[in-house]
Amino acid sequence: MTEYFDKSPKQCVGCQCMSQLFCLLNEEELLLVDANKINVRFNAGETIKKQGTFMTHVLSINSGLAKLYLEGVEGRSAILRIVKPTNFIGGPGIYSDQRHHFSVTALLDSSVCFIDLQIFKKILRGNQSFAEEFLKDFSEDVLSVYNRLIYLTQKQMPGRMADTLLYLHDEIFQQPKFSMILSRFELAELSAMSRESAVKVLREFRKEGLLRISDHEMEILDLEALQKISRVG
Amino acid sequence: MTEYFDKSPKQCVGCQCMSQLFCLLNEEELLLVDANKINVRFNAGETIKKQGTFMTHVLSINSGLAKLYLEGVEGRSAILRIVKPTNFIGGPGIYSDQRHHFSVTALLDSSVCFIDLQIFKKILRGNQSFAEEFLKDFSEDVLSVYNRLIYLTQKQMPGRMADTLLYLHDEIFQQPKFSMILSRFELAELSAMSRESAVKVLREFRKEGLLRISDHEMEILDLEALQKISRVG
DNA sequence: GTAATAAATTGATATATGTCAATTTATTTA
DNA sequence: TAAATAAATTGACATATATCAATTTATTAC
Repeated sequence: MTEYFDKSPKQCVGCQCMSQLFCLLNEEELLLVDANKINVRFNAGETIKKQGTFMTHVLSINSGLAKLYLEGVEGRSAILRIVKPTNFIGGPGIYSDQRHHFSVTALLDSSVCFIDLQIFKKILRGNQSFAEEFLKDFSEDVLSVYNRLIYLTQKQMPGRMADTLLYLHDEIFQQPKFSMILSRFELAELSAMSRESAVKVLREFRKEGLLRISDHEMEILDLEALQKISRVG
Repeated sequence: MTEYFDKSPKQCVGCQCMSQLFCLLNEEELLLVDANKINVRFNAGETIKKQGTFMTHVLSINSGLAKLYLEGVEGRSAILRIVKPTNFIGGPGIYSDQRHHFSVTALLDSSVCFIDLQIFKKILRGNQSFAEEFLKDFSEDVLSVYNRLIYLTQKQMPGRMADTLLYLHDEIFQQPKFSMILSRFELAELSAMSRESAVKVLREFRKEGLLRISDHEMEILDLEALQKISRVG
């Protein structure tokens, strides 16, 4: 039972798990967050937030891993990004209609802090550097969506899958060998293609020696070749 | 000569052409904007702002029409939206790296105000409701990109073209008959397909009586059928 | 550990879409 | 107005990609 709560910090002051963003708060503000947040642990596969519902809180991922995705037509989804500790998750709903415009589902057991939206906005109003850092964070998310829109609409399958793998390498795992948390289907949802096509592209990559896949581990063997495939499209 | 400057207001106070956003400024702030803005007229086809360059100003479209687009791989572009009077154009560069992350090109002769970025940010810091309206505006742009990402990656050509036409109808011209400012190539760039495919899809729409195209005018004859095609994908 | 279920893989096939080359139509330039 | 250029259109064809059905492999439940 102790182990269970190990990574679920009970107070914000001195917390090592919170998003960088919150480092810009002073102790008073942090105590206010503390008094208006709840920490929840999710099992892998559970829905952390659901597109379309009312946004009452913003999120901070303390531990674990999750996928953030848009639910589209006919039950299909597009994964926008993988969220990891200690990412902050706000979204365009905060200042538009106060709804969630994407869903987030845990890929691993995860600990997440839910911070009251009104309190968050109140602090934002009172703390300039916090507000600017929030905007910077939001803007970078937008840039990654721009990038995604381009590569998903202008490249063909090998280029899209290469970009997906490079994204995982560069931004999520930051090493060539990573435990394969994502299913083939989820790799397909990151790359805007069918599950079967994802399998076939990966098979090609493996055949050409760019990749090693065993059990639940994937290893990028030839990063430069992947980068070239990404460039060529 | 008088005619030339008709739609290029020289002062911000009392200006009817500026973005809604600026209505939240008081006279003092408006005078500050006034002293730090320049107004420029562009001919159709001219580049108003270029992706990759430094962002020194934010924009407000006084008159005319323009396309806002991402420059992608191999010279290809994806049009994100059409901008019309009196749209504000900021973008994710303001609070990230102060660069332009999309290009804007005039479709019609246009009058545009360039407002100094540092002054804009300064006013933003001092005026809460202005800041929140800016965030709302930005957030709605982000939502439209989410929407675009979904429809461009999950629908096939007829659905994508239908969405493009419905977008023009609902949000830009707001009437079934509109002068066709966009070339077939630009309709293709809005719908993530080749020029030839755009032509073929439009031909089908015309053959089925959904559309009338003559000279430089396009008329949507069957809005409901287009909406159905949009839904079916 | 076995059965049941879910995920991954495969090849065959159908379909969507892009590319190419030729032609027509529209627009600009001289 | 004619010539030159650009844009739109077309059909034939190649290619990319999805879908389907069958099979294998992995995972979960009992």
